[in-house]
Amino acid sequence: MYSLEQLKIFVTVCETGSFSAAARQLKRAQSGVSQSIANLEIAIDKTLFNRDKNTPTLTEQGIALLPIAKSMLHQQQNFDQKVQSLAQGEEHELVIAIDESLVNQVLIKILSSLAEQFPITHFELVIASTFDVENMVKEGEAQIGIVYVDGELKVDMDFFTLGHARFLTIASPTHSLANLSIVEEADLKLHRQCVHRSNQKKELWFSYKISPTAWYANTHKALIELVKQNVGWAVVPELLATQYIESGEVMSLPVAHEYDGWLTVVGCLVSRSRSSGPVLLAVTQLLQQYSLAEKQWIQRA
Amino acid sequence: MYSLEQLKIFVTVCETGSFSAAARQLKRAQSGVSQSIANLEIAIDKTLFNRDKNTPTLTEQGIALLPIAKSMLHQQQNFDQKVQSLAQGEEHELVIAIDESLVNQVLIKILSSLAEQFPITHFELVIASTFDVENMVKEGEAQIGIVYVDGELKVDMDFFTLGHARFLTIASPTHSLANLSIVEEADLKLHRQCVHRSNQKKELWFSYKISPTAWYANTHKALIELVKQNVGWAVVPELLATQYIESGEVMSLPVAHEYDGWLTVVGCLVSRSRSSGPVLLAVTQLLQQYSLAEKQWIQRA
DNA sequence: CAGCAGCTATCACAAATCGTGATAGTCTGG
DNA sequence: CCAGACTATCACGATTTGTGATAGCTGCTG
Repeated sequence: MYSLEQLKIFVTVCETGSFSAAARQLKRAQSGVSQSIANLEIAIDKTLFNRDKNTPTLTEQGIALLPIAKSMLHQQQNFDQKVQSLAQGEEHELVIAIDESLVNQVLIKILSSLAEQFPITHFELVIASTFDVENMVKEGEAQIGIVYVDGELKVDMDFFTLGHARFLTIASPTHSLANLSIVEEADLKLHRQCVHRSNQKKELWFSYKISPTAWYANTHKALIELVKQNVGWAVVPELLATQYIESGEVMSLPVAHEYDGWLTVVGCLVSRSRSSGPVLLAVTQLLQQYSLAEKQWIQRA
Repeated sequence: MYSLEQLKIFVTVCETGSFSAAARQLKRAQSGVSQSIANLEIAIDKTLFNRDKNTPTLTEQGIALLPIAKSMLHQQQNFDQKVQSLAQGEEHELVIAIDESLVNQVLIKILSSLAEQFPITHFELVIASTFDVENMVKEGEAQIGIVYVDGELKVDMDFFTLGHARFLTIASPTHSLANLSIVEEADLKLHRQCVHRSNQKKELWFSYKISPTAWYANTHKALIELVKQNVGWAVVPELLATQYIESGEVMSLPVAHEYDGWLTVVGCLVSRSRSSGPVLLAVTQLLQQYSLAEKQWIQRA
């Protein structure tokens, strides 16, 4: 089992260019640095450096592992910073993360009203895919997330429903699928699929890859553009696709058993791992005044 | 200094509900689990669990640190997986990461031509902010990145210029800044700024926060929407803002010494930590045939 | 209420790991 | 060729880790 210290030494050697320089920078004995690298290599059963010259050079394996080692150390810094901030006080920021296909003018207008109500608070809007949003809320990077919901019980988060969104299967009008009066799943599988995939490589539970060939994108907007270029077919939100369907740039396919598309729940996640205060309360109350009804955010009665 | 093993034990206790259950799951002595948690608490000088009852309950501090501990272990899994995949073979995928404000129909049309040329290859388009894109290329998560470039030497990446993009300072027509014939920096500082900030909390080198109050977003599109709602002023790409300026929804401010906005380089980063093959070569050659000229992607002569 | 099962904490001890300083061998540039 | 800088190995002491035994506490059940 390797340690964070070993990773730190590994990265420092790469940054300084030699074991000795790393030792000097870290104020350690050079022999300890040499041993730590050797121990790390033993632990992972991989050679990280060529030592045939006077200064070590990264192996291909070392090159491949360095970014992840750096990433782990970066996360460690996050941990340490969090430890420090726990010893101090509040935070003056509120992070709202929203699925990229749920953001439109109306929603931002709704949220903008918070500016007058809380003039000192720094808000951050993070636009990302549903899985990334959920992960951000789970990890405490965002206090609020607006996402598509898959029915699984949410852990460490509060949840309330905001409405429903419809997803349609679309293709270019010049695509051969566009000539079918009924589109079976077998028809779809004959053609390349444009799949939504989050930064964590997760696919939505109702639009995952079923074709053997695929292109991926992490925004539904990009998917629509790929469909317009006739790269393939895709499942996308009606909220985004409507204008392109009306202009004839794409068309909604009559998929067997899904003539009206796929309806999915839109909800709001509220972090429990971030301290809650009056601002968070106000935001959740504001959101609960609105509902997403297929194509539009509307105010509840 | 805490270890990854201590973090793993911490997370396992939280998941199993007690020190004993964690010990059973991890096939360790309970006393070792107790010691490891105590040692972790000593290392970070924070109490993670209340032990006043029969089973431990997370403290507020424990709750705050758990997500980051999980994240670190997740990264460790990534490291371990990478170690394993180094022992195995190739990959059949190519990831292109693009700054969100540089994506438009034309660029996607350009890239879509790759579908016919490489029908078997899985492409992934990742839309993110410049810093995130750069980080992805640096960490080997993407082979190609299209970003704004700040003039710093790129480490572990190849680079070539694609063109230039202009950034404008905009505000709502009803904003008080819109009445000034010349806008000084001091004027801007009197009002809330809408700042672009990446997922890594990085701000662009020419549009960082100068006002004491700010709202943040990780897409320029969202910034424009905030400006339209008169939340504040923002520095955004002309490529995105032009249509809203022409329709009168926002206006470009005549900032002193920056009448024509800020011109910045757009470039293509190519990862060196991912193996290169014919597909990567074809993509880079395709991109080198095009140039971004302020408002539009055009084909070079 | 008493007994029992399950919980955490502490102790003693052995094993494992870590870090230092000394030393030897190799490489590189002047 | 020589001096300086490099890495590797060794011996050793210090520190950490893990086990098993033990003691004390909590919560449930009859």
